Amino acid sequence: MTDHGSDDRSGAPQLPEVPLAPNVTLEEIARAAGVSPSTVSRILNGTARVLPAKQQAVEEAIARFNYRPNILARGLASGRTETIGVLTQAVSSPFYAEWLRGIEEALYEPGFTPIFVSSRWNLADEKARLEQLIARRVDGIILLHAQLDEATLTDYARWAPMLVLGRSVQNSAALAGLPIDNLQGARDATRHLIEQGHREIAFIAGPSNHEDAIERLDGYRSALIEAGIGFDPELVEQGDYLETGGVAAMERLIARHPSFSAVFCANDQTAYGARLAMFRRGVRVPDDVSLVGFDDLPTSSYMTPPLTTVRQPTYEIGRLAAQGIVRMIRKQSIELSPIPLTLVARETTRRIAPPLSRGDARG
Amino acid sequence: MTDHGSDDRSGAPQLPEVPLAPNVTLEEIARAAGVSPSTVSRILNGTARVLPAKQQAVEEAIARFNYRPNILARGLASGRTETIGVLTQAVSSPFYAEWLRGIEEALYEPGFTPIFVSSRWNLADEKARLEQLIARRVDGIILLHAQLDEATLTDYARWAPMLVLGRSVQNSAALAGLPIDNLQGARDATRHLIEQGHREIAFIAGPSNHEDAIERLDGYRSALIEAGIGFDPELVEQGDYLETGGVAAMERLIARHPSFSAVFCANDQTAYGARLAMFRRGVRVPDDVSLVGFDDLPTSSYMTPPLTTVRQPTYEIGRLAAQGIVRMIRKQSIELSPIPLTLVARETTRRIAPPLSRGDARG
DNA sequence: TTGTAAGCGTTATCAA
DNA sequence: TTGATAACGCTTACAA
Repeated sequence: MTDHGSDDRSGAPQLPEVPLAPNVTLEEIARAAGVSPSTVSRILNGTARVLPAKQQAVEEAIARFNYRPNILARGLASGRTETIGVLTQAVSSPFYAEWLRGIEEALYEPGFTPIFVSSRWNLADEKARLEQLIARRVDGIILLHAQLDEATLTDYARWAPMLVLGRSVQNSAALAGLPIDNLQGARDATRHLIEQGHREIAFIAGPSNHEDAIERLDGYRSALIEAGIGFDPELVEQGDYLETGGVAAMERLIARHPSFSAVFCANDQTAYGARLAMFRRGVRVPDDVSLVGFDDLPTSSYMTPPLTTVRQPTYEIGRLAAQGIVRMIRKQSIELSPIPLTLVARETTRRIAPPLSRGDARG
Repeated sequence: MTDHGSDDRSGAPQLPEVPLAPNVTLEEIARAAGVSPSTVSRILNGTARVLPAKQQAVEEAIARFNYRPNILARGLASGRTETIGVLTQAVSSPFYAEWLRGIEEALYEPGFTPIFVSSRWNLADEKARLEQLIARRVDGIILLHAQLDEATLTDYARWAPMLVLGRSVQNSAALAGLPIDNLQGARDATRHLIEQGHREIAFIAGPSNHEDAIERLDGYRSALIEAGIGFDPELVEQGDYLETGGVAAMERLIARHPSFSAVFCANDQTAYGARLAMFRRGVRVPDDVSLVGFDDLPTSSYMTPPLTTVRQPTYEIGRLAAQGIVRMIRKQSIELSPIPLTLVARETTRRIAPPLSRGDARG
C-alpha cells in the first residue's frame, strides 16, 4: 500500500514529436529503406549482422514512420509472444498486489510483458483463465496460489512452463513450485508470544481448505506443544482470511473464552478485524491482549498501534518468480528453496511475565 | 482490501477429462468434421447459419480435440483481439485495486479480457506502455489517471478508443473522460467538520501536480471561505498521497501550529500516516483532534477508530469504465456525467461546539 | 448454405 | 550478407 501517491514523474513534458503509426508494416519499412523484408526483420531481432549502411537506412525509416512491429503477427510466426500470464486469485487483494509489483518489475528488464488475470478463488474460473492464457500463447505462466490439483497443472504445463507460488509441487522442467515456509513463520510468531510470558494464546484460523492456512495452524500448534503448553482446540476460532471473519471470530472468542492474553491471527486482514472487535469491546491492545498477524501488509505498520506480524517478502518473491519463469522458458535450470519468513515485532504485543529462560536447551 | 481470503471455491474437484490441445488447428477440426475451414470459423463466430448436422459434427470434433482457437491468428486476421488494455499508475496501489476489480468483472461478461500494465507514475513509462498496448492491438484502452497531455492522448486514440478515468477531456468518439467530483467531495468533508464546530481545520495536501489533489485543496478552501472562516495557508501542509508523507506533514503541523482541532487529509493513505504521527505524540483521535481522509480504502473502516472519509465508489466506477469502453468499441454513444462522492462519517471526527444553525439558508 | 482462396504482418528456411 | 518464399492459424470476400 504505497502508491496512489506520486513517485518520480520525470521532469520533461516529452511532447509527441512523431505520431504513432501502428498500421505501418515491416514491408513498407523495407521498401522505404530499399531492402527486403527479411533484412528489416533481422535488424529488428538482431538475428544476423547487416551492412552498416542498410542498418542505418532501416533504422531511419523505422524512426521516420515510428514503426512498431505487430506483436500478433510476430507471435503467430515465431511461436513466441514475450508474454507471461499471471494468474492471481484476486487482483484487488492487498496481499497479491505486492507480488504483482515484484513480478512486473522483474519481467520488464528481460523484455517480457505480464498479463494479469484473476480467478476470484473459483476453481472453474481458474481453469478457464488458464486456458485463456494458453490460447493467448503466453510463453510462460506464473500462478499465485493455484487451487487446481497437481495432475491438472502438469497437464497444462505441456503448453507453457508454469511456476506456482506459495506451493510445492513435483518439480520438473515444465512445472515448478516456490514454497513459502508458513509453518516456520507461524511457529516463530507463537514462540514470540510464549517468550513474552503468554500461555493462553488464541488462534484465529484461515479457511480450512487453504494449504497455507493449515500450515499456519500447524506452526501455532507445534510451538505450543514444544513449549509444553499443549494445544487447546477451545482456543481456536475459525476465520476466513477476511476482516469480517476476524471480527466475528474475535467476538465468539471473547464470548466463549475470555481469559486468553494473546491472539494470533492467520493473516493481517483477520487481525484488522480482530482489532476492531476488541476496540468495540473496550479491550486494549496490547495492554489487555497481545495481537499478532501474518503477511505484513503495507498498511500493517500504520495500524494503531503498529501490528506485530510475520513478514512475507512478497515483493522479492514476485521478483524471484519472474526470474524463475524466464529461466524456465529459456530452458535453464532453476533452484527453488522455500522462502523463509521473519517476525516483525512491532507494538501490538507486550510482555506479561518474566521471560522463560532461554538457556533451557543447553542443559 | 477484501480478498486474500476465500470466497466461493465451488465444490466439485472437476478433474481434467480431456487434455487441452492448443496445437490442434481449425483446419484439423474441419477435416475431422468433414467440412471446410470456413464453416468451422462460421460456427465458432456465429457468423452464419450452418446445417444442424454439420454444426453438430463440428462441435463434436471441437469437444473431442478440446480445440481452442489461436487468439493471435484470429486477431491478425480479423483486426480484433477482444482485449482491453488497462493502464494503471501502480498495480500495487490499494486505491487502484478496486478499480481494476470493477473493470475486470464488467469486462468478463461481454467477453473481453483486460491486460493490465502499470506506468509507475512515470510519464515516459506511461507512453511506452501505451504504445505497447497498441502494438498488442488491444481493441480499446482504459487509463487510470493518465498524466499525458490531451493532445498526446488524442493522438493515440486514433489507434484504439480510449477512456480516461478521473479526468475530463474534450470528449469525442475515440477519447472520453470520466471525471470524478473531487471538489464537491472535499467541500462536503470540510463542511462536515465546520458543522461539528471546528474552525481551525488543517489540511494535508496531495502532490501539487495532481489534478485531483488540486481539486481537493480547492474544495477545502472554498468550504472555508463560504463559511466565513477564511483560508489560512498556514494550516496547509504538503503531503505526497503516501503514508510517509502524512507522517512528516503531521509532525511539521504539530510543531508549527499546534492549535488546530481537525485535520483533513487529501487521501486515506495520508490520513494513515497522520494518524500514526498523532499516536506517537499521544494526540488522541478524535478526542483531541478530528481526522478526515479521502478515498475510503477498504482498510479505512478497520482503522482504530474507523476513519471518517470521502467515499469514491471505485468498484462501480471501474464497472462504468468497462461498460463505457465496450460501447465505444461498438461505436455506440456513451454518456459520462461526473461521479459524485459521498462523505462516510465514521468515528474519527467529533463535535466540539454547538452545531451551526442549519436553518440559515431559509431566512 | 458452403467452399475456395486471398490475405493479416511477421519469422524462418533455403538459396544465392 | 541478403532476398525469395513458405509458413503461422485464422477470417472473409467472392463464388458456387
